[in-house]
Amino acid sequence: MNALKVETKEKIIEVAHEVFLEKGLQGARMQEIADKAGINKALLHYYFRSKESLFDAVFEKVIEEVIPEFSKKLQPSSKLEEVIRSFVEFYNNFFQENPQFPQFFFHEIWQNPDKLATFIKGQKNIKPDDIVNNIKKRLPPFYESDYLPQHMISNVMGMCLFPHIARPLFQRIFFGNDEEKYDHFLSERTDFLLTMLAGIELENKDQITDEPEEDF
Amino acid sequence: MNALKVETKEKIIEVAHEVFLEKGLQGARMQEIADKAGINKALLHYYFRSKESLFDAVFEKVIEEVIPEFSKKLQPSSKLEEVIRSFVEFYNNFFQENPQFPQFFFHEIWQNPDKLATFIKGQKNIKPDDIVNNIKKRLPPFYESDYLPQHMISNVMGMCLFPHIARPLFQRIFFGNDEEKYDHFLSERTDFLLTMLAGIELENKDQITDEPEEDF
DNA sequence: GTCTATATGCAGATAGAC
DNA sequence: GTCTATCTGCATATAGAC
Repeated sequence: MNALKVETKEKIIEVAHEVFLEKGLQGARMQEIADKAGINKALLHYYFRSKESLFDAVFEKVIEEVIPEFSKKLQPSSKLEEVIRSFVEFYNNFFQENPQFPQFFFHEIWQNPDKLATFIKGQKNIKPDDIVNNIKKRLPPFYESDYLPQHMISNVMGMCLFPHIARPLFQRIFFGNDEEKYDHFLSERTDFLLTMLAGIELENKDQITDEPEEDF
Repeated sequence: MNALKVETKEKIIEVAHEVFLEKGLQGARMQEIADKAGINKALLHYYFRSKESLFDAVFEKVIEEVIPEFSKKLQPSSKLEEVIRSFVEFYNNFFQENPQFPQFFFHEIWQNPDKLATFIKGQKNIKPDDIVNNIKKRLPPFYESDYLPQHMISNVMGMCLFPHIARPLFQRIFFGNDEEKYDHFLSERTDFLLTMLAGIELENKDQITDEPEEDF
């Protein structure tokens, strides 16, 4: 039956996603994936010739889920505050629901950057130049104009990313390894970031209207 | 000769460090380590019973190099600007000299958080409570007091970390995969961050009547 | 499509000579 | 301490029956 085939294949991808995210390409075992999918290794190889082809299927799906957010939310019409809000909300939320994602993703793209490149090229609606130009136009004055707009993306992404990817360390050092406290810390962080970033923007907006900068 | 023994062992740790950082515990091969050290696998096992014991030796050394900076620079006497400057300069510089470090470190601490805990306990001069309290007293007003001071550490660390750990992705999307341009981006980032952070602090200092420089 | 059984290769680890 | 040669186990992958 066709229905059954599809179900099995999707079940495989689902559990493979889980196992690969936890262990990585090298650390994952086909046996474990087969077990969790309720099948055996032979059937696994029936659907996916090799471990790597299975990994690619998972990785491509993951990329499609996350990378497009980079550009989708950076339309020319958006205000800077909206872009930031949108970024922070999406990524903080995503990382909270996929705690293993950051360490998996960054480890794997370092292991095989060229594979990443292939997948990115498949994403037609990413326009890096547009993104950079849009940001450039909307930068608050304290991002001095001779610095690259990419710094700002790094700031926002980095502040979202850090407490998630550093959780095993950070939770132990600063939260007595208390899961619950850390979850609360992560939950309040979206609010904190939006409040803080809005605050900074306000400070600077007032400055512009009152006293013009000598730079321009 | 004792000198020879030490040399071999240190050579092993040196190249193991290199290989583990690039490939991770699971991805690394004892054969490659032996080759790069100019010895064979048997001798490798003579010095280190198992792959994991070799890994531990490397990992412990790495931890000793990086984690103490978390606390060493947060002495009660330091001003907030100095703490931030010190953090940004150290970590940005360290990541630039050890590009593979972030993806290695965060991947491995997720693979084995308990091992991390053991190593951290070996670091006697880490006093998380002191660190948090010291920061709390020095927070500028836009870090509203009902938010945890840990947010601020996450901000500074995250902004330092991101462009390094995300390099394979970021360089491709926003720098046309140009190594040289990206190196320049990273080089100017320390300056950028210090300028930006100082700018924010200044804005807010105007609103403060006097510095939170109580006790000690 | 799904299974049992098996092949193949390789990586970690050991034995033992020098 | 250092080597050559070898063992052992395991993980990926295939053969072939149902």
